[in-house]
Amino acid sequence: MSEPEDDPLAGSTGYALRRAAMAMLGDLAERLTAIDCRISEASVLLLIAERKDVTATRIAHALEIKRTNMVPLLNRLESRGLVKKVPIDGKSQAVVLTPKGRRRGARALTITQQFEEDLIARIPREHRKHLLPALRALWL
Amino acid sequence: MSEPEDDPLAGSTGYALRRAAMAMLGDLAERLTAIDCRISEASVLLLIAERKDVTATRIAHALEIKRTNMVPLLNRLESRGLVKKVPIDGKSQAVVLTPKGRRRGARALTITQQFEEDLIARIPREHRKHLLPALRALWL
DNA sequence: TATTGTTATACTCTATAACTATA
DNA sequence: TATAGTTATAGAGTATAACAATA
Repeated sequence: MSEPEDDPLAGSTGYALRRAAMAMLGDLAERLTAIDCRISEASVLLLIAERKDVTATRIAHALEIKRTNMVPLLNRLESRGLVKKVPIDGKSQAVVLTPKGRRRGARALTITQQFEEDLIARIPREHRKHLLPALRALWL
Repeated sequence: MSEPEDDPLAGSTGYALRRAAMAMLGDLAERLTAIDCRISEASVLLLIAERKDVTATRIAHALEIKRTNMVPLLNRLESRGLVKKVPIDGKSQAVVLTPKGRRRGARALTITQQFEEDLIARIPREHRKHLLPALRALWL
């Protein structure tokens, strides 16, 4: 598409970070259309598959999504029969996978693992092991 | 905020890439409020400062923004007196900085250079030189 | 009083389709 | 016919304020 030398911002790490993230998210989003899931939806399926009695608030915290934005997200998953809400007490409710949700979550895992593998394969070998720790230093 | 061991996605490079980019963009956006600019607006100021006779289409291509989305972006810059449009021929028009736009662009450059410096300083020294080439391999 | 879940709302970024005018 | 600019519109993510019900 755009040649690097055409772009005075190409030498910027911040700019490269944004571009790489955008390209990566576009690729992943496209792969997830195979299971009719958005990235945020697949993230929830993967997250609650490994946990028990997870409330919407805990999911929101783990994925750094605002509590308020969990509502339409979970409603979409619930209306498609992928998750259901189970009361914990009068105030809290656990979000749990339905059998259909577990199958969908398993497919999401397959897709994201292949995606991750392909992503890493694109990184030149000598830089490969440095990327994750560098990114985590920027994020945490 | 969120502890890594709380998060089963923390081992994923794709996930870390998204999180790092989000954190970085949030930081930069906040710094740019000092000159009342969005990231996309500052990018345009920086881009056209170094070029002559740049059309909206060329800016869109260089920044990988859809042509159609340049319209409100440039309108905002124009209504604040930072850029103006100069006809090239009956069909094309150059987007050029006004004197006020040049001053704003200079401040944008100062902010983004300091930002870049701070960003790189956060990366552990042994990973530092690997980040940019790794990101560019993912993006290009 | 603090927390959980919710509604309403708005802003930003991104995206497609379709139109006008000019090269 | 292809390109430059534009309009209208929609989807997705993110954000704040405010409220009800419960711990």
